[in-house]
Amino acid sequence: MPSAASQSDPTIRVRIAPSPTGPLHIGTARTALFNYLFARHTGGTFLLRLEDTDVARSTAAFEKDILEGLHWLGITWAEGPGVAGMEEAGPYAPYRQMQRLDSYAAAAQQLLGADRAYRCYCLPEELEAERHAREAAKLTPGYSGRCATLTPGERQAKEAEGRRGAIRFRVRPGIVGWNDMIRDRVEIDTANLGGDFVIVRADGNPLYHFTVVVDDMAMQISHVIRGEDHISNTPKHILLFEGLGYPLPVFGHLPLILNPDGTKMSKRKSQTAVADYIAQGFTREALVNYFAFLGWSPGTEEDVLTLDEIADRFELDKVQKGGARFDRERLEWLNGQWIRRLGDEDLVERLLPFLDASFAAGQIERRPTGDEVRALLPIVRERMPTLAGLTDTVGFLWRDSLAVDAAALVPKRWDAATTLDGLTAAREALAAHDAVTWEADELEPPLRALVETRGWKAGDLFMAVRVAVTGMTATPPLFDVLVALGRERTLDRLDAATALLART
RNA sequence: GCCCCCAUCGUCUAGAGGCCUAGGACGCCGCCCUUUCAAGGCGGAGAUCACCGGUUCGAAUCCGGUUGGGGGUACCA
Repeated sequence: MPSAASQSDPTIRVRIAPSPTGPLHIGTARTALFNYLFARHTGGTFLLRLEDTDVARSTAAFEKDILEGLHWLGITWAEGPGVAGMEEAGPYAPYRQMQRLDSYAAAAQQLLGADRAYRCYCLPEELEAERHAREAAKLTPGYSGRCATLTPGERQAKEAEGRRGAIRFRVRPGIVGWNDMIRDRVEIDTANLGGDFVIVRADGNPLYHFTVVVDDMAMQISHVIRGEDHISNTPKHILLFEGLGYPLPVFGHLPLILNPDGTKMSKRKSQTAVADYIAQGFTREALVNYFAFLGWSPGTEEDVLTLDEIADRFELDKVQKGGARFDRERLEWLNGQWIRRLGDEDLVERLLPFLDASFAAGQIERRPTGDEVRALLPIVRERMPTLAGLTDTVGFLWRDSLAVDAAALVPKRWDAATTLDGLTAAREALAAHDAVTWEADELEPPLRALVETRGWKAGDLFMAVRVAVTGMTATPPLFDVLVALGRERTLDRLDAATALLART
């Protein structure tokens, strides 16, 4: 069986073209992933291009967040900004649209020259009024084509008024269709496109529909794989490819990632920034695994797979057509799966930054060393839904002061007096051990014996001790916790607890 | 409104005419393990395959319609 990318196919070229107008969005990451997987599986090339023509909203910080986020996920591109640590690399540079303005100007001239496009002198207010009028008349909204038939004389007059004019593309009547990789044949009547559309603003800046086509042409993109929200834009793009005299790429429209309520994923209803998931302690493996399975499945019963395994199995025709709701619980489960699969060294490395963050946030008062954390792994690994969860599980180890509640100290079946009695006796039994025999299997028998002679239930005594030394009712196994805490601190905390009980 | 896309357990999905009295996973419930919490093991509830017609010896799978949901309707991307 041939493995993914065993042979390369220079004719397959796909891209992700993010716009740096916001932090890396889950939807962008997923689209990037599917393009990347398609390229890897077919032996094609995956590239990244920045669509930064929305100058007002684009920032360098967002650009950085997007490139770093994709790389963090393990998604790499062969051409574009940030390849192999370089500013930019690839045979079709530049890969930033604001640096490709000449190409758009040339393409616009070509269309103007061939009369496939024309200057439109309508003012925004005029267009606005027109839109309202059409709306009121219950007509399809769209441009009337007022400037489409202007005579040279009329154009000169407009220019003389100082009007710059936007450039509109002439939409030809008829049906535009394509064979979508995911949904087969799609056909749309150009009458529904809203009339001749603007490709270059009056200020000279090219618009998305135009730049995307010019660039995809220039960069020899063979397959355009993007979100379903672009289906209705596709006819415009096809028309432009035609107008520019270029063969069409193959289109494939992926199902959308939906909010839990089934609407298109949005910041208002969901957490959409990849950086937030990273900050909350999700692993790249889980995120990639989860994104891939939103709309795709290997067709087997496997559900925990690495990026390589996914690339191996990835087939675009196994992609679902309907949108998929984002299910955070499933993501958390997958994250747990991956945390359990990570190697010790690797896990420790990934945990350390989260401990730094907890320290900075004041949740812990001391930063543990890597060795300390590694020693804890056997008892915390399966108790962490996320990497950030370590502090929740064993934060008491790195905190000096415990806020223990006297009421919480008393186990359900016990009263305060019994608890005081139990803790005092436990303290005494534990104190009999020195630092050398302070091991889990040494500490447990004496407390079991104590329970036996007093006629208590082990669970009750253990719970009292647990709360006394950790302040919590749910912790890793008690005797492992005592060992991690050390003799000194265990005894001190027991003393503090008995003192607290005695006072009440 | 108009155009387009979609439709299998609550959720993600398997399923490409007979293997389906519809399989897996998350979540949920129960049991086991057990000092708590997890993890793990076992079991369970959960889908008349949106609905109605048609094609066929036979349909979750093909066709049509209906309904529902979603997306798009910019001098945003």
